[in-house]
Amino acid sequence: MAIQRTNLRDQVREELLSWLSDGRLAPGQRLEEERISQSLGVSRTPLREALTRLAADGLVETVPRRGFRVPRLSAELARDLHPVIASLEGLALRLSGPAARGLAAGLDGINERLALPHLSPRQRADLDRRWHEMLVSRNPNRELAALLERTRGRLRPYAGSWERSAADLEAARAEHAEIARLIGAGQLDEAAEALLRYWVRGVRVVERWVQERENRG
Amino acid sequence: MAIQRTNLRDQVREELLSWLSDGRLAPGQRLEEERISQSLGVSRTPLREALTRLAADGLVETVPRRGFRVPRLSAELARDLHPVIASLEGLALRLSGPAARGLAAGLDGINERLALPHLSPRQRADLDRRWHEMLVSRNPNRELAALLERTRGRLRPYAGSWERSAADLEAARAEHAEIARLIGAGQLDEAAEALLRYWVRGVRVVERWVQERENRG
DNA sequence: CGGCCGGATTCTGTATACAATATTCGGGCG
DNA sequence: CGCCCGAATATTGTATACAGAATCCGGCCG
Repeated sequence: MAIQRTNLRDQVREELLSWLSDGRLAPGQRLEEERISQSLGVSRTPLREALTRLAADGLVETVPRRGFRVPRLSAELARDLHPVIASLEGLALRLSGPAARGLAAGLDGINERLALPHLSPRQRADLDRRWHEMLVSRNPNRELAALLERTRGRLRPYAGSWERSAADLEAARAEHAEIARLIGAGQLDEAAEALLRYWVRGVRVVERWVQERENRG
Repeated sequence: MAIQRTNLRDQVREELLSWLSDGRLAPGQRLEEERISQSLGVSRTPLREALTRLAADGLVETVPRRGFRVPRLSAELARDLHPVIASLEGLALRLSGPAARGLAAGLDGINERLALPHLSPRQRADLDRRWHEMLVSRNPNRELAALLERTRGRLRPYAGSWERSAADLEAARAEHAEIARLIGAGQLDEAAEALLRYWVRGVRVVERWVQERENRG
C-alpha cells in the first residue's frame, strides 16, 4: 500500500527525474508539454509546475517563449560542481565528528559491490551515489544534507560516465577505500582532502565520457 | 526604460522576493493565492509557478492541500546555513587565486559605509550582502557562484537581524576588515578561516534576534 | 537552383473553470 | 456554559480555454 497522498506535481517530478536518469529525456532535447502531459496522463498545469521546480534545481533549463529543454551535457558543469560537492562533503564529514568512525565498515561494504562484474554503468553510478550518501549520513546539519542531495542530483545525467575502463573503476574503488580507511582512523581532515582528490580526478573521467559521447552521437 | 521582463512568472517571483525582504510576507503567514494574484494583477497560474520555484529554493514551504506558507523564523536555519555559506565562500575565495588581492580596496569601501549612522537594518543587510558578493566576485566557478547566491538568498527573511547593538555592528566591521586585510596580503587560507569565524559569530546574533522577535510579537 | 518571404500551424504563457478538500461558523447536546 | 458536529463557504489542485509568439512549409524572386 503505497502512500498515494501526494499531488500530481510531485509525482510528475519524480517521474521526470527517472526519465532524466535513464535517458528517456536526452540532453539537448526540447520538452513539448502537450506530448509529455498526455503520455503521463495529466494536464499541462502540474507538468509545468514540476518543470518549474526542476528548472530551479538546474535539471532543465528554460528559454523564454521556447519552453523547457534538457541542458546539453557539459564537461564544464562537472569541472565546476565536483569541487563544490567535494567541499560540502568534506564539511559534512568534519561535522559528523567521532560518529563518523562507525561509517567505515558500511562504506567498504558498498565499495566491494562496486567491483562486481556484470553491473551496468547506471547500477555502478547508483552504488557510488549510495556510498556518498552513507559518507555524509552522520552529519547533523540538515540544510547541508539537503543541499548536498540537490547538488549531487544535478549530476544525474552524467551517470553514464560509470561506463569506464577497468583502470578508472579500480582507481575510484581505491580512493573510496582510502577515504574509508582515514575515516575509520578518525582522520577526518585527511579524509576530506582525499575526497577532494577523488572528485577532482572524477572530472577527467566525466570529461572523457562527454567527449566520447559527442563523437559517437 | 526598464527591461521588459520575459514572463510573468519571473516578474512575480521578483516581486515576492522583495515582499519577503521587506516583511510584507511575514514568517508563518499563509499565502492565499487568489488574494495575492489579484493584488499583483495576474492570474493564479504564474503566481503558483513563482511559488513553486520559491518553494524549491526553500523561501516558502508547501503543505499538501493547504497551499504555500512562509516558513517561520528558525535559529536552527542560521545555525545550519552559516557554516555552509562560510565553506562555500571560502572555496570561492581560494579559487579566485591571485586575482583576489584586487578585492581588498572595494571591500574596505563597502565596509566603511556599513558604519554610517542613520542606516536602516535592511540597508545594512544590503551592504553586507554586497560585501560578500564582491568577496566572491573573482571566483571563476559559475556553479559555485549561483549556489552561493541561492543559499545566501535563503537568509533574506533574516535581514532584520542587522538591527543590532553598536558592539555587534562594530564586531562585524572589524571581522570584515580583517578578512579584507588577509585577502590583500594574499593569505587566502587564513581569510577563509576568518570567514568561518565571521559566519559562526553571526549565528549568535541571529539567534538573539529571532529570540527577541518571538518575545515581542 | 538557392534564399527569402508570408501564411498556416504548433506551442508556450496566461487566464479561467471546475472538482475535491479544508476551514469556518452556528446550532444542538451534554 | 463549553464542546462537538455538520452545513456553508473558501481555497487548493487540476483541467481546459485562449491569445500571441515561434516554427514550419511552400511559393516566389533573384
